[in-house]
Amino acid sequence: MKDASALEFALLGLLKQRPQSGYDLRKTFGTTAMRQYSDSPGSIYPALRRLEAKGRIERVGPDGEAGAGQEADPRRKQLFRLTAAGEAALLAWLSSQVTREDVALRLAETMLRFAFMDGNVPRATAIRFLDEYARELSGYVETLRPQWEAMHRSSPIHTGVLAFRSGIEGMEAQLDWARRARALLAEPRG
Amino acid sequence: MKDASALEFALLGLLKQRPQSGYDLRKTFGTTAMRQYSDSPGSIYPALRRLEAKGRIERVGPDGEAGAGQEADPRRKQLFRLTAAGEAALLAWLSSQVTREDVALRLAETMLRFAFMDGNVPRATAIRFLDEYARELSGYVETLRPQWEAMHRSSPIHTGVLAFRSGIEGMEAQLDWARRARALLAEPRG
DNA sequence: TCCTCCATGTAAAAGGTTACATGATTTG
DNA sequence: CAAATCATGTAACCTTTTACATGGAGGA
Repeated sequence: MKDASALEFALLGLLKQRPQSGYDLRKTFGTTAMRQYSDSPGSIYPALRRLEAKGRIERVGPDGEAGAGQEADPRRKQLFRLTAAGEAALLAWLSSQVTREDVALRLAETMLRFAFMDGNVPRATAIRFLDEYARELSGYVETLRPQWEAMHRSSPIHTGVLAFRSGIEGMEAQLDWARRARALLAEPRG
Repeated sequence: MKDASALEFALLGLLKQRPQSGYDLRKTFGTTAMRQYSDSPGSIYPALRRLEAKGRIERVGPDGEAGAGQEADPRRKQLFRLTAAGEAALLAWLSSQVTREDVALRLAETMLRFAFMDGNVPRATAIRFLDEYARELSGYVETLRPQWEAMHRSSPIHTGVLAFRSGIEGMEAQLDWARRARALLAEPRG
């Protein structure tokens, strides 16, 4: 059983940057490149409550303090921030290995993990991520290539073969990116 | 409300190629490049029943005929095939326009649609797909590029910027692929 | 005989989508 | 003042995931 859904990790990553309300988070999902996550209240508010129940985030009053005795009027901006356990969960996620499954069917989520590394894990971890990412992508592409060649021999320009090719080229582009990104990160004066 | 889930369309596409059992379909999902779809019985058998309830597929006896009066022993290979309504639904899906959402958050599913076109829609439809695919990708990338430039100016080699770049480069690779694929399909002696 | 694979299913739980509901505040 | 936006939530529904269950067939 999974530790948390992709959405929950995305919320942890955003809340690590700064305490925010559910509404702020929804706006981020709706207006930025994180469109992959729904900005519907029916997904975000329940996810926040799950994270709260797991002890990974906590509510802070609108004015920035979690003081007792100040039950601010409901329906006014309710901020959340990470707890220590939440930070630990985020770090564990950021530091986890890149698997074949990650590159084969969760590329966007895996990239989000990389995006959240800044300021949260040492640069060496980001470099290791890129190495693993390239290794898994490369291994996966090598399993696909012979399949593509067999298809291509039997019917070179049919849409099935072309679609297959598109997937392979997408991964090659990622491989290329990963190598350049690694070089940038490894630069002494990065 | 959607017409059918992505899994249901994938099943229609596979069953169009030839009548198959649930088990056959599971093997396809588990062993080929269609790994994006789960091969768990808990997803496929219910999906088949949903399609049957919608009148898009029907059962045929193990020996190939749907004759009445031959209640073959249960627990023996049960084949499904498309009905006329099922073919119509598949064709409608294959012929539908490529939207911004399709390229922004459902690339794999959109490619699958293209892959299933062979033998089911005229070549002109596949070419139109590629034109729309390129148009939407290109439009989407143009909205992302200024965001990337702003990020890049403030912190050129941090992981967030690099991850953003990876998404852009992935789409550029798809654009490139789409143009080459279109040229191949449009060739007189394709 | 035992184990693996074939083949089909069900049950429970989790998660996300869509739609609805409510009220405050800001903007025109 | 009206409308849009801020802000939080609930309810119903659908799909998927995970786990369990069953029994036949074929090979070691």
